[in-house]
Amino acid sequence: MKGEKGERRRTALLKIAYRMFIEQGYDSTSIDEIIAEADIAKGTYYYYFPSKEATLEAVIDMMLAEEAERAQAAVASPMPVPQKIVAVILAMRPRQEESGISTTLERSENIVMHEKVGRRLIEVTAPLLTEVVQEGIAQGIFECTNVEERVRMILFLCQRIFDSGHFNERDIEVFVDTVEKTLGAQTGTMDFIKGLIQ
Amino acid sequence: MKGEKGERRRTALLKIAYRMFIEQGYDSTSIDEIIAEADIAKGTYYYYFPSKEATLEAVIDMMLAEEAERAQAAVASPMPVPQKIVAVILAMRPRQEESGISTTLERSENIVMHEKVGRRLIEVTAPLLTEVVQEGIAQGIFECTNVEERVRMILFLCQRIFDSGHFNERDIEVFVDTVEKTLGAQTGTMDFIKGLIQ
Amino acid sequence: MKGEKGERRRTALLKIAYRMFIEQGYDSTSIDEIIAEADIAKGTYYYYFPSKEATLEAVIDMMLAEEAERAQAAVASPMPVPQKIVAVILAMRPRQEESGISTTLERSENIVMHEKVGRRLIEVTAPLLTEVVQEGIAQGIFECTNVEERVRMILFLCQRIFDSGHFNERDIEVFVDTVEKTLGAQTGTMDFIKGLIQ
Amino acid sequence: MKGEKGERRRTALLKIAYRMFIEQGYDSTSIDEIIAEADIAKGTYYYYFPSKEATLEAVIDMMLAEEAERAQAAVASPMPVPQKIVAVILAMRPRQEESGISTTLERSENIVMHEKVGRRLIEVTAPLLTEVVQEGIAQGIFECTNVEERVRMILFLCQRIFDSGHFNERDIEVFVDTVEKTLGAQTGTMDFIKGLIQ
DNA sequence: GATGAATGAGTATTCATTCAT
DNA sequence: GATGAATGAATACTCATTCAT
Repeated sequence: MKGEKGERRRTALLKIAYRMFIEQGYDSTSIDEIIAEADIAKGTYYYYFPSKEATLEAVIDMMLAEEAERAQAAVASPMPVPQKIVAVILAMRPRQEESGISTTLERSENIVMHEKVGRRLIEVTAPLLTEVVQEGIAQGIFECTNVEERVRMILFLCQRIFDSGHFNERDIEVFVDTVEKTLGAQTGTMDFIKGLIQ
Repeated sequence: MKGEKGERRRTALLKIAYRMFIEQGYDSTSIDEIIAEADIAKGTYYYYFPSKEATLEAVIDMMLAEEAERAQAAVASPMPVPQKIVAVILAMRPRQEESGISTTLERSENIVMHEKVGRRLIEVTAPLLTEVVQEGIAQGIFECTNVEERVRMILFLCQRIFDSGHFNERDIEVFVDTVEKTLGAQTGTMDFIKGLIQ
Repeated sequence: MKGEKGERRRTALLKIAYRMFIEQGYDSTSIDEIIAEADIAKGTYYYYFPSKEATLEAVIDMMLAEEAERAQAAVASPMPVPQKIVAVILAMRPRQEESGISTTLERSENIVMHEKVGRRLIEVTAPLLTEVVQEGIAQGIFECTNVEERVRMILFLCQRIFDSGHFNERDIEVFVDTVEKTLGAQTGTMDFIKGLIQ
Repeated sequence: MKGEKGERRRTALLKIAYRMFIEQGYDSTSIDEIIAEADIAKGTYYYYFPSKEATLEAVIDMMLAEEAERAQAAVASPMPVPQKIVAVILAMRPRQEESGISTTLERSENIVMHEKVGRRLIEVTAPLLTEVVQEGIAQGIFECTNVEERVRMILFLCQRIFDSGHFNERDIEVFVDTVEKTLGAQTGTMDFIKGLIQ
C-alpha cells in the first residue's frame, strides 16, 4: 500500500464505504455489499483495511478532516467575530449529501456512527470556537468566564438542533437568545443567525 | 399470560433483560444469554415476549415509568418552584444501579438503547417541566417567552451532563448560569443546584 | 368428548381449521393461529384433537363427506345419464368459499392438502361415476370396456381443469370431445357441459 | 465463484441436494443435513447458493434440463411420428434413481417439489410434442384440431400415470385408446406403447 | 371439560475474517 | 497487489406438544 496507485484505490474504497455507512448505517452495511459496490474481491478489501471497524474509523477521520478544515478556514478569515462563530457552527452542519438523507440519520442503525462522529467533532471544533470567543472578549463584544465550557455547551446544542431536523423558528430564537446570554453579548448581536439556519 | 403468576414471571424476566441490556448493551445481549440467566427454555421467553425488540420496548417503558413517576411526584409537591425544577431534573438522573455502570453507558453497544430512552424521557418530562416554569413565571420568579422550547433545551443539556459523566464544577456553573439566564431568573436563583449534583 | 355439547364444539373448531387450512395452507397455519381464531386455550385444542395431523385428516373427511353427498344425490336422482355424469363432475368442483380463493389453492403451501383431498376425492367419486356410466352403457348411450379405468381418467382430467383455473374454451372442447370418445358416446352427447362449466 | 473449480464444486453440491430432496423431501431436508453430507461448512453452502429455495430451483432446473434434452433428441431424430411421441412421453418418466424410490415420491414431503417439477416439465415438453403431432397431421396419421390443448391433456395424463405408479394393463389400454382417439389416429396406431411402458 | 404456562429441538440465514495461490 | 473459496460461530425466532391444576 505504498504506491500512489494503491493510495488512490484506498481513498476510492473509503468514499464508497463512507456513502454506504451514511445511507444504510454502519451495522447494516456488510462487507459483501461494499465490495460489490466497489467491484473488488473480498481479499482486496482486506488488503486495504485490517477490519470493518478500522474502515469506520478511517471514514470518520475523513469526515472530520473536511469539517475541521471548513471551520479552520472560517477562524483564519478576516470576518468579524460573530460571523466567524456562525461560520464555525455552520461547518458542523451535515452537508448536502447527508442532509438529503437526514431522515436516515435518525434511523437507529445510524445512531452509533452518528454519536461517534458527533463526539469527536466537538473535540475538534471546541478549541477553534474557544479561540474565536476569546477574540470577541478581547474586542469587548462578549463578556464571560469559563469560555471553554460555554463553547462546548453551545456546540452540543448545535448538534441537537441539526440532528433533530425538526427545529422551528422558536427553537432558533431560543438558541440565539441563549448563545447571546451565555456569552454575555448584547441582545441582537447574533440575530443574523436566524437568516442563515434555513 | 392472564394469571397473576404469569405476570410476576414476566416482570422478573423483564428485570433480568433490563439489567443485561444495561450491562452489555442491547445488541450484544443475545436471547440465549437472557434465557440462560433466567434459567428458562427458549419457548418460555417467547411465550412472554413476542420479540427481542418488544422486550427492549418493555424495558424502556419500565425505566420511563419509574422516572416519570419521580418527576410527577416532584411537580405535585408543595415545594418552591426552583426546587421543583431541580427535582424534575434529578429524576432524569440514572439511578444507582445504572450509574454504577456508567462507564458502560458510553460503550457504543449501549448508544442505541440510551438514545431511545433519552428521546422518550424528554417527551415525558418536557410537559411537566413546562408546567413548573409557567408556575414560576406566574410567581414572578422567571420571565421568558417560548417556554416549551427553553424547557426542551434545558432538558437536552441535562441529559448531556448526566450522560458524559465527566462534567466538572465549571460545567455545572455554566449550566446553572445558562438556565437562570434562559428562564430570565435572578442570578443565584438556581445556585443551590450546585450542591445537589454530586 | 361424549356429550353433545362437546361434539358441537369439536365441529365448530373443525370448521375454523378447515377455513384456515384452505386460506393459508396447512403448513402455514399454526395451532396458535387456530386457537386465537377460535378463542380457546391451547389445552382445549388438544383435548379435542390429538395432533395437528389428526385435525387435517378430520378436515379432509369433512370436505369429502360433503362432496360425496352431493355426488350421491345426483346418482340417485331420476336425471338422464349424461346429466348425472355432469352432476357428479360438478360435485367435485370447489365450492364458492374455496373457489373465491382459488388462486390460493395453487400456492405451494396448499399443494399438500390439495393433493390429499384430490386423491381421496377420486377414490370416493369413482365408484359412483362408474355406476352411472354402466347405466349409460345399459341404455345404449355409451359403449366401452374398462369402465373403471376410463372413469378414473375422466376424474383426473376434471381435477386438472378445476385446479388450474386457467382453462379456456378450447380446453373444455377438448375435454368434452375426449370424454365422449373415451366412453364411446355419439358426438355431441355431452356437449351441454360447455354451458355449465363457467 | 468464477473459477472452473468453484463451478465443479457447485455442481457436486447440487447433486447431493438433489438426491436428498428426492429421498427425504424438500421441507424435511435441512441445510444442516446437506452440509453434513457434503462435509462442508455452513458458510460454504451459502457461498454457492443464496438460499434453500434457490437450491431447489437449481435442482429442478438440473432435472428439467436432462429431461428436456432427452425429449428434444427424440423429436430431432428420424423416427416415425408415433415412435417420437412415445419417446417424448418416456422422457418424462422418472429415471432409475428416482423410480427406485418411487414410493418416496408419494410421501407428502415430496409433493411440493414434485408438483413444481411436473408443472414446469409440461411447459417444456408441450411445445415439442405439439410439433411432433403437427408433423403427424401433415403426414395424415392424425386428424384433430386444438392440438396444443390435446397435447397438454395427454402430458397431464402421462404424469398421473407415472406418478401413481399403480397403473395396470387396463389403465395403459385406456390411455392408449384415449390418445389415439383424441388425436384422431387409426385404432392400433399407438398400440406398441403397451410394450414399452413396463 | 378446560386452561395456559412451559418446553426445547429445530430452522434458515448472516457475516467478518482467513489464507493459499 | 489482488483474488475468491472456505470458514463456523452466532442469532432470532417457530411451533407442535405436554401436563399439572
